[in-house]
Amino acid sequence: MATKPTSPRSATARLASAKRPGVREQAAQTTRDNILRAATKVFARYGYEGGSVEKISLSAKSFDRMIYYYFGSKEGLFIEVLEDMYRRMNDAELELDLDLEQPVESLKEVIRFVVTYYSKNPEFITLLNTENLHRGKHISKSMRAREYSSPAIAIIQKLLESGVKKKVFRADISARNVYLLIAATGYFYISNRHTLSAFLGEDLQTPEALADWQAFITSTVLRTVMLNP
Amino acid sequence: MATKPTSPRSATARLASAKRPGVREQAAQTTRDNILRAATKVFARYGYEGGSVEKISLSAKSFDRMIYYYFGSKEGLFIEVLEDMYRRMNDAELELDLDLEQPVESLKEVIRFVVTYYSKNPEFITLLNTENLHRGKHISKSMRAREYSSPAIAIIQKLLESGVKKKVFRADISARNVYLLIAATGYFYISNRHTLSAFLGEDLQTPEALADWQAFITSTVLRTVMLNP
Amino acid sequence: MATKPTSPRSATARLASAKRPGVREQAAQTTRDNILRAATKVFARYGYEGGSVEKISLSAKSFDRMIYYYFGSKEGLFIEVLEDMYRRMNDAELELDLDLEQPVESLKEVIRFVVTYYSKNPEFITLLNTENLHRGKHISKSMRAREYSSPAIAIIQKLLESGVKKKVFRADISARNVYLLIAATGYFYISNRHTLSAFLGEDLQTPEALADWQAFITSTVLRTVMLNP
Amino acid sequence: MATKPTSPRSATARLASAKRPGVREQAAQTTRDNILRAATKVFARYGYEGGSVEKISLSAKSFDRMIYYYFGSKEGLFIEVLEDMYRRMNDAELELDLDLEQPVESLKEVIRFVVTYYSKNPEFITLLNTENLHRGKHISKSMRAREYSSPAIAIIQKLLESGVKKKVFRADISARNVYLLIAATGYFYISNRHTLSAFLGEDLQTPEALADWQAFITSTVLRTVMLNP
DNA sequence: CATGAATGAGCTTTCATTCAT
DNA sequence: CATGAATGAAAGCTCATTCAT
Repeated sequence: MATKPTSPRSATARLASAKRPGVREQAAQTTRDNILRAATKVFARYGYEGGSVEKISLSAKSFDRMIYYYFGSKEGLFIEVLEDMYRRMNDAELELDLDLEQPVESLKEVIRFVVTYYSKNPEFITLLNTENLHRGKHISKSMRAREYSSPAIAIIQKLLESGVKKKVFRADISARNVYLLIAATGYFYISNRHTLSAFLGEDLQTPEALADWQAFITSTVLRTVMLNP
Repeated sequence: MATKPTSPRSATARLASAKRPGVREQAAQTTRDNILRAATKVFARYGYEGGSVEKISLSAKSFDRMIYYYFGSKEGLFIEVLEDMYRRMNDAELELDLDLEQPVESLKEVIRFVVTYYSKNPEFITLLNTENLHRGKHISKSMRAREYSSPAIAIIQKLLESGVKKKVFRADISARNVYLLIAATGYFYISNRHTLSAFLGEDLQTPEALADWQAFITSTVLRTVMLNP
Repeated sequence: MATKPTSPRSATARLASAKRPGVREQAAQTTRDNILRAATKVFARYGYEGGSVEKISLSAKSFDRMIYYYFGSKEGLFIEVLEDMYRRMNDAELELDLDLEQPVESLKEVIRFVVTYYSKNPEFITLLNTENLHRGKHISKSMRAREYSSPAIAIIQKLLESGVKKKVFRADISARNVYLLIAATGYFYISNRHTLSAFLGEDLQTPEALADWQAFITSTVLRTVMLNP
Repeated sequence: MATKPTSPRSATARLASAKRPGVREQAAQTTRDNILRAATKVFARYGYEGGSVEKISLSAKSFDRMIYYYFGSKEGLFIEVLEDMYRRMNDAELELDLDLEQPVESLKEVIRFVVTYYSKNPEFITLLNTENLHRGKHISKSMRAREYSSPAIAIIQKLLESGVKKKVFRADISARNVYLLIAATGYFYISNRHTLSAFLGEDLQTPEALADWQAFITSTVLRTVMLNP
């Protein structure tokens, strides 16, 4: 009770209420959303320790106090950032419209999607790295994290099965490994772009470089799963 | 700064110097090394911002002041940590004894080395992630970073050439891409082990899981480079 | 402030009012009383600074805002807590049914009452200590504080006079001093129970210890006032 | 190690070192002492919560940071304030030069000492009240607290024994209770002077009022312990 | 060569209170 | 009548760094 809105107020809970939101509630929603968006940017840019509460509240054009009002603590905010990040990735994956009858083309589409998503959402990657630096301790405190288990593996599983039936894919391939292969290659390329660039002496983020890399991993994945690549 | 002693001298350089160190110098050397080792652990564990000067000096059983004495600043210390980390990786790669006459076996050996090295030196990965979070700004200030450009690509290049000559490898494969493929798969698996474990609901660090993953990427790499895999 | 409702009306005053309260008013009354009760507990437990508005509103299962609605400010609430505390002490004293014809027994009864009241209402003591820490600045702002000047001294005065008339008490004894003597011994024992316990290495709050102390001060007071103790 | 001087540096430890203190060390000692003195005043005046770190460091003409440097935390500082307060009380008690052959006069002297000490050191009282508000939780964390168990009870015990032998004191009197009686009356009078003044409508701190009170409790104590008062 | 002392900016968080329905 | 949202000051504490031997 008291000042705090039953601690971290869940967006879901509020949406569930039938009552049409008034001006005040909508303004509050905006404040909350602004903070969440700002926090995503700031944490992605500076990490957890480097992402100060002040940086976030300033960027959200709000006040430090509001972060505690809506999210309870810096950690609570970070957890919601992670949840939101997972949820957006999930939503994007669900929008993939794949034709099971065309497993090869669909697999290529998945690869294209992953490479594009990582390249356009590098904050996804830095947030994940930050969370891994903290040994997953924040996400393990999240109750919603499980809900957002990626549908990607299931999708790939279906594609593989379809390909096997059509005698274009090999039968003994693990969908999880194919998923990890695609994720790893897409992830690493973006995650380490700064040290790799210094290291290789070339810019990895030009459209050509990206296209080249995507082509390479497409060929690699296909050679791994196809009977006659 | 003015009176900095052995400041810009790497451990290698120092060992190479013919002059036998006196007791005084050795004690100083020990303090310096202790700090460097402690800093590596602390930065790897907590990141750059999270790795406070006090945590480091405590872990090194020394004093804050000594860090400034030997490394000038926290940033200077972090740069030396990165350099040291690259140097150690380099040294390890140089110890790989590969038979160019056996390109397939040698390539497997390279994969085995990478997976093992990452798995046994996860601090290598968190330090690199930290540096990438900072967009490579520290390593770009290092003068020695270039010296330690990994010999891995050159090695793979030779293996690929040998394999092509022996008609076991395809001709149009980029050594850089093969290197990135190996690095990416090895790196991602370790780097994201905490979020992946939460995500997949399984422990990725058991010997069996690691062996399985190594087998998978070995097969993937070989299918990518071999003529008749 | 402007719209403050039942603001400066004590519980007693309200109960005395003939008009039956409606449901609305009763609900409001409940909220107000809940806050007052919660505030008494919280201020007694944590002091004035330590007793935050949030702690109180949470404990009252109400909202911060309600404290300002009913009491104007934290200080206003604290003043009402003090007034309420004095009033309750007064009410309890007035319930003492003493026989002036039996001055010795009655004096013993007064002592018993004081020791029991302090021991059962330690919050009375911590609130008084808190107010004394603030040099009485809150109670001096209260308009009702004077109304509640303890009847105890007057009672003791009557007992002493009766005892003198009956030739059992000495004639030159100050009722004020006897009151202070009783209050001091009862108060100190409870007020300092934590530091005394640490100090003396024994629990002062066991029934035996309390009874022993009460016996001692009874004997002390009687020896002070009686002609032939 | 690191910056902190092996956490809260004990004054004793430093004094134990044979080495004559240099200018630096002496300056440090001064800083530490200034903080301790300032903290005693501030905590006594504003309580624990009300006594902010900034108030203390300002009053000590030092910096917030120094409090953490020397005392580890606000709580650590408060504990040392309590210890110091007990120690000073102890030292003062030890300076009492009592003649066991004159038990009545000596007991009067003890009462005079207590009343005077409390009246001249009201901070002793507010600090104790503050600590009792916190249920003795700080003093129970102190390792030195036990060392300072007041010699007062032992002194009174000896006086009582001497008086019994000389047939002026009653035999069945508990030294502890006499001590508590003297402490309670002296303490209460000072501790509650603000609320009592408002209550009784007179100033309790005039020399006359104090002398009157001291005379009263002297008579009370003597009537309690003497055979023929 | 080493190190205790000092420094001020910055950190996350809590405070009492007011705004706007 | 009631309350969620907003506010800025201040709290305790940690930060990287410099001073002064």
